[in-house]
Amino acid sequence: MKIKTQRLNAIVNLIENHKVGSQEDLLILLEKGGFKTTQATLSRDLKALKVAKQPDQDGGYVYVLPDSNDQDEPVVTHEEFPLSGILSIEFSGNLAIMKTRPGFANGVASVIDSHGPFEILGTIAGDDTILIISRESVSREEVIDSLSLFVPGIGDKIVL
Amino acid sequence: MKIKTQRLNAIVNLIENHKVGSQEDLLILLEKGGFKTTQATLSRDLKALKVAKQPDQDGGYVYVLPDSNDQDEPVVTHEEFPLSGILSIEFSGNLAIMKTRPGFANGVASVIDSHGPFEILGTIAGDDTILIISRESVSREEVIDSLSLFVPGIGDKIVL
DNA sequence: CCATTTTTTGCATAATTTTGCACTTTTCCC
DNA sequence: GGGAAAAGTGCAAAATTATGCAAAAAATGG
Repeated sequence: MKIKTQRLNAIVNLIENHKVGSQEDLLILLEKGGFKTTQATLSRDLKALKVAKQPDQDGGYVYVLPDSNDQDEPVVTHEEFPLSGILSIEFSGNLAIMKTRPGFANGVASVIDSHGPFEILGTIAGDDTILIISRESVSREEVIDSLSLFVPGIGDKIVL
Repeated sequence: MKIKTQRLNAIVNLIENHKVGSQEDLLILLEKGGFKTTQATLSRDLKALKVAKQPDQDGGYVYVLPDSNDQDEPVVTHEEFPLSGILSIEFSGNLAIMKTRPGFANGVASVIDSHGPFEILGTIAGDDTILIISRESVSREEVIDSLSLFVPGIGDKIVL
């Protein structure tokens, strides 16, 4: 097997099993495994493997392997479908009350949650009412805009 | 008037809709949107948003938003944390939104209610979200402190 | 084999990103 | 209101990552 292929495999394994925070770190780990190379090569290897450098929760960075399902195809993040059952949306301060047909609230709120728009802090659903709490200093327009992305026509439901 | 929140929001939108290959690129896009800042701040913003830099198929790099479902929750035992299931708490005005694991909200809210801290006027629980309404002119710190009495480690869940 | 082409790599350096520090702004809390 | 604390930011420097180029290694094709 080619050295390079072995090394790429080793890199994948190391990244899977260790928390690698820099190419220098990886270089050291590889040396322990008998691979001698340079940071320049690692930069190219990581690029070839599409390994991303991501901030982690400890205030540092980790290299992460690409999702196996992020092919060349544009990833459909969220399926867009008509959200039926929404009757109205009305604002009060940084809160919005969305009225739905009876029983629809939980389903609709669940969809909103799954999209997790930055503008929306959270939702609470009853049976036919959803309370939407927006982030501070986010305007109503921004909330509507963020909902519009997956609730086409939401603009027509606004109560003024 | 939280510039930073607006900027973070803008960054998320830009990254969603554009192919951003460097912080300099992002800087330029932000300027077109009316945000003036420096690359240093962007580095910190991207870190806060956990935006990763990933090689793309065109031989370049793109910034990508973190998977919404890669919130790795520290696994804790029931003995250590009687109120496990709490994922985060975030404030907006005199409201706090506490996120829990699905189905935990009612149980957690019930515990909070039973302790009945003076600072907390009341709670409303959905399935995985609790709205906590605090008494007027009670600070966020006071709310956290009152919760700390029976939710050890709640301080670590605060989203800033 | 040998010459030729392609791939891989190291070196040096460029480009980019991160961070310590000091200063400014905002928030907190009485 | 106003002092204290916390958060946010720019600057400059440090740290890290990416890449042009030339050389070494490997593959290709007589």
